[in-house]
Amino acid sequence: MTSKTTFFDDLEARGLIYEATEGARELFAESRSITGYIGFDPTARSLHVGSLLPILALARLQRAGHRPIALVGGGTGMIGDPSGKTRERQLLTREQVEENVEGIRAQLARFLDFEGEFAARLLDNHDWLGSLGVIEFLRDVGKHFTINYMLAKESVARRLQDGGGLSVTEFSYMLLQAYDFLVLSDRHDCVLQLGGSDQWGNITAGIELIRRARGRAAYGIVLPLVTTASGVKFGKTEAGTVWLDSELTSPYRFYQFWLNTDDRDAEHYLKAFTFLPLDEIAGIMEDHARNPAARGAQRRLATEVTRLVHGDDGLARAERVTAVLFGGRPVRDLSAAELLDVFADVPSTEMARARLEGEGLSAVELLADTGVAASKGEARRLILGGGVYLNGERVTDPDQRVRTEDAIEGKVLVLRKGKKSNHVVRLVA
RNA sequence: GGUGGGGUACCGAAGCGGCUAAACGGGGCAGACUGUAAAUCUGCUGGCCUCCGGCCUACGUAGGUUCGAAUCCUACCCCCACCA
Repeated sequence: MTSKTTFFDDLEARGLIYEATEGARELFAESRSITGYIGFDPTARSLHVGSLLPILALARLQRAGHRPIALVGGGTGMIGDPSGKTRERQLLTREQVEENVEGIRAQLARFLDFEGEFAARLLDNHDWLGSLGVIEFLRDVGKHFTINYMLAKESVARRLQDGGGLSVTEFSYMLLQAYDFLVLSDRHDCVLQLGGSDQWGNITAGIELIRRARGRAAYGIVLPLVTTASGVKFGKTEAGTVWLDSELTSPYRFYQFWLNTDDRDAEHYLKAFTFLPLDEIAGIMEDHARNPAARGAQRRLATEVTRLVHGDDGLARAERVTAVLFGGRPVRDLSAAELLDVFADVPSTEMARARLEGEGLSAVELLADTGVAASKGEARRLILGGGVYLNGERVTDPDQRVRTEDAIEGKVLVLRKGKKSNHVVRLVA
């Protein structure tokens, strides 16, 4: 027991420890610095908010005076982790994986410090898995595991029970991940693996391998699954997955995602997704309880996380757009230039001005054309349901004509669907 | 390779010759109420049109039987279980 708050204590106080292997807590009680890693699957070009928890865990590790390793699964990505998946996965091509690895690598780099005493490392397991021979693998890794052990893993057992089928390829995944841990242990003196709760089986397999093959101890900590009070899957909005890449999810939408957090989740998210000290969070929550309508907790959450992921510039942009869209100022009071600047982060389309000349387009055609509605039928239904606004005013007639005169300064139309979904149409020659 | 079960809309799941663009549940979208929240209630949820009406595509794929098929027949593809 030390008086200093350790990495482990901090995680625990924030509700971020779902399960930990024996000895994990004590590992941090000593004052020495350790090395820990987390693996990231290159299933997409970008990481999404779901990965934020592990990323921040690595950053916390570093801030607590330890050395983090972010491992990108360029090798394991070729196989596909069955954990938490109900059916066999589609294999990615080598090119896809490489492309994804590059994207993820760049993102991870933003959260970690690669300089100094506790410099972070960014590795790709393809470096060792790519050249690993089957014979070598079976002798060095396979020998240490029994089928019984592997079948007992929850991820495997569940798949078999649900009748989802499990190929040898996916079945073997845990061995590869175990091998990763062994390699990192050998080469970088890595003693800890962190991960999502679905990684428990893979992590313990690694610890097992290190113990059997090297006689060394290693530890694992898994983070809880992020849940939402309303039961919706975390990280999804009507617009789909919330990515960390600003090309895929604009800072504005990213900010909005956090701003729309359920009251019941706010405190938990502040603890999990920001570095704010716990006593400060307690203060924020007190204010929030006094005046929930101000949504102070959500604002702070959105501010902190957006800054973390998109920097001060991204945050400033997000706040500017938010102020305009939800600040109560009529859209038509803005100049076209202001609108275009402010709406840079809002989805937009270009349209030839000529199409709005003369008779123009009907509201329905405009909505379908710009993609605000998936079809004319949907556009019609939306309008009849009262969910469509043109330049801030509700459209009531599906056949209402929209002409150049309706555009602000003859250049810009602002379409809104529902309360939160905005779309800008730029008129071009 | 054998035997049995199965492939229906975003997902789950009914239907098993016409009344089916397809019950029901979930999800999603919109509206009301609000705090850009939750809960609740309401509407919508294949496409197109000249939209209180009409047309076109759809129930694994391709053919066939029938006035008429998601529903019957044939072949093929895929999935699952058990056996070999």
